[in-house]
Amino acid sequence: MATRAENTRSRMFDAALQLISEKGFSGTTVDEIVDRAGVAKGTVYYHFAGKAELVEALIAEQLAPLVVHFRTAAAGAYDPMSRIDALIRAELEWIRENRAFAKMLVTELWREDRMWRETLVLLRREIIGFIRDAIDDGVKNGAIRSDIDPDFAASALFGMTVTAALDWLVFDPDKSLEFVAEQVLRLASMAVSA
Amino acid sequence: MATRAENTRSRMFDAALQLISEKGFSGTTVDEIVDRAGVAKGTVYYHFAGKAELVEALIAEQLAPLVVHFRTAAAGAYDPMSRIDALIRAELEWIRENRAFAKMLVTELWREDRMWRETLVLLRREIIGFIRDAIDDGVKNGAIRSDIDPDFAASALFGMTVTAALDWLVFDPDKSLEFVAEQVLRLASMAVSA
Amino acid sequence: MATRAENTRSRMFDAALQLISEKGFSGTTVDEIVDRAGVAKGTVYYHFAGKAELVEALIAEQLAPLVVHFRTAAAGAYDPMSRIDALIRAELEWIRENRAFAKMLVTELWREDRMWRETLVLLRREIIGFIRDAIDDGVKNGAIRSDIDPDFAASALFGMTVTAALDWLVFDPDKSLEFVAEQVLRLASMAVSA
Amino acid sequence: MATRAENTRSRMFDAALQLISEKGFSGTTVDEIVDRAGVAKGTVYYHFAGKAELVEALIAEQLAPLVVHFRTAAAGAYDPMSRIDALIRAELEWIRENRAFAKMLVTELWREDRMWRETLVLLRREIIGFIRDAIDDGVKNGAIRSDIDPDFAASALFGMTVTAALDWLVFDPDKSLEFVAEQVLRLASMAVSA
DNA sequence: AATGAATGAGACTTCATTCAT
DNA sequence: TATGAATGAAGTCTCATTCAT
Repeated sequence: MATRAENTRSRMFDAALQLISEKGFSGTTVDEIVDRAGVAKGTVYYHFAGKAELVEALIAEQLAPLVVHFRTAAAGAYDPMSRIDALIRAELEWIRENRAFAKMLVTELWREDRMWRETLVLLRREIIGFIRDAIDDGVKNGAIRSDIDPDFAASALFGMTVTAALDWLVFDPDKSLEFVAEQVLRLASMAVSA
Repeated sequence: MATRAENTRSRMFDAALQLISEKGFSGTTVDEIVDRAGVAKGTVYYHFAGKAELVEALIAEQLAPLVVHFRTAAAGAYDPMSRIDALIRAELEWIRENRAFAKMLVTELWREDRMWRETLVLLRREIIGFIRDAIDDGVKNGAIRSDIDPDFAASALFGMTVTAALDWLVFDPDKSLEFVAEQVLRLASMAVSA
Repeated sequence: MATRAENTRSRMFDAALQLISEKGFSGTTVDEIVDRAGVAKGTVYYHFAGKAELVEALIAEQLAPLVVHFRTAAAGAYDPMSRIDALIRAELEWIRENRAFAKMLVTELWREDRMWRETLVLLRREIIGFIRDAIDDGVKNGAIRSDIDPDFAASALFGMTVTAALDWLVFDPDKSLEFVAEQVLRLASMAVSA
Repeated sequence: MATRAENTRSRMFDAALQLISEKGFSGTTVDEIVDRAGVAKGTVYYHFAGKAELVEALIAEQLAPLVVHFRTAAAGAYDPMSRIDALIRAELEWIRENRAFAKMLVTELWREDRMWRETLVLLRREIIGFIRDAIDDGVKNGAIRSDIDPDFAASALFGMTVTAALDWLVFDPDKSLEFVAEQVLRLASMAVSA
């Protein structure tokens, strides 16, 4: 049951996420957020200590399900290659469903002066960790070539997928997920397979 | 001969680039720029219409040599696979030498409300075009598999290289360019070769 | 009931009017306005889009009663000559009571680059229209000579009254309204009577 | 023979006069003046101590001929009524030929914080003095009614003429000087004649 | 005699935050 | 639980003036 307060919070989250993905954190004003959310200005400060804390809470709330999403994907496939396949597919799906959030992560990840920077870096490490584990396993059982650095390769595959997905959504949104997934997976599997 | 005005301009460019790569465009104030450049506040407005136009000019001036850099790399190798190799190496080198500018490009490319957005998108398209041409040639002479979309693959390889390079510079700056280049090229060439 | 916001608005209006009548629009700073109004700087921008819009609203709000004032004066006298008399008297009274506003109107009316210029021109036309109508009626019933252009004469009488009134208030404020009115009316009535 | 320096000065005078008549003294920038005059910014400060002094010199240079113009008109007619006639005609002619300057005088005359205010007030007094002297003479010889205050009447006639002339030039520039002069003179002479 | 790059005080405006209701 | 008027520090930008050439 969504209480009145929960509804208000989520309206502010939606508005902030949308705006920040378009104009960045500094480029988005509290006035714009409350306008779009349809609440009064004071309401932000009733619920949060400030603008930064609103975004912090927003990130925290969206991140928990993201990690679960990846964990589930990784758990669903035992074979290393199909696990990589599943993880990349999970990444693409999540980006498609959380386009604004994904854009925000990309533009805010490199900023060194944000209070949530640590959180984002840890998140990235955790997700890349899933891929690296799969690569490790693949190297062990001979499915994956051993002349690549697993950590490096995991981060590169993750980055390739993120940029391909954003390119897709921003510049070529008519392509299907199937096409994009197929292309990315083809490149990724060939890149690492023994 | 560097005139006084040209010298002043370039001092402001350097300061702005450095600061914006650290704190973003909105997060950087004109006061900070002029402090670091060692000029008076009015000087920015004597040379440019405003803060945004300063950055616009900065981007326009830095971009010309970048395209030349890629064109040269592409022209130096006839064989498709070595051309891809040369282009990725050129990308890595350029990012290493222009780290601040590269960070700025990544964080500003996805921003929809910037006057220089168009310029950046065109630049990206031009650079990816070099890679795509090489892939096209490779497909024709059989060196590259024909079941990938050349445009998509070019964009994915470019993105993989950018994120790998930034990861390297931000999280692991002690690695050598040689190691990084070798790893990226290994992944890239396997990803596309027939 | 005067709400808090209305009270704040009118404090800013009073301060702006006083200052602008002394130093002109460009010569008056927002800092001076808020100082005299006893509000914070941001308050101007909470209520208005900017300094110019504050003045625009001020003019719009003060102008409505002015037109009513003239309309009432015109309606109070049926005979054309006494209607002209009443209108000129109304003009003098209003200028005496709204000296600051009158000075502002005179110095801003001829300015071609103000957003409220149109408004002022329309106002002037409306007020002169009252006088012209009285002259028209006087010409018809023979009380006023027919060899003058009614529109021209109305504008001339209006202008004569304004300058005489400002001369009075600025250079000779000790004279009584009665003396000034008597002198102006004597000149005006002789100027037009048959 | 106009020296180079004199030519430069007059170019700056023309530009300043034009701009100030449109936008006022504070509303006109030195940049705009030098742009329109086609000289470099420093040139203003080579010739004058500052922006205000430029205008001061401009006023001083234009005012000498103006007083001569009125003196000549007054001297050309011995009869009081025709002297008033000649003075008003002189006023209209001068305004027509020096429209920008006239507008500037009107908008700057009431400003209490200008260094040239004193000069303008004295000028106004001098010109009105010519008219008042004529009225005095007319009262003495019985041509002009004695129940009006000569000073007041002179100032009122002067003001009527200025506003009628500006109305003419700004709102109805197609009318001929002849028509305007005829109308104004008709009103003025009737207003004061015995 | 003239130039134009550079200055810096001060203008207008923005915006995260506070607080009485 | 929510509001919105008010705040003021900090931002962007303007502009008269200076000065080396």
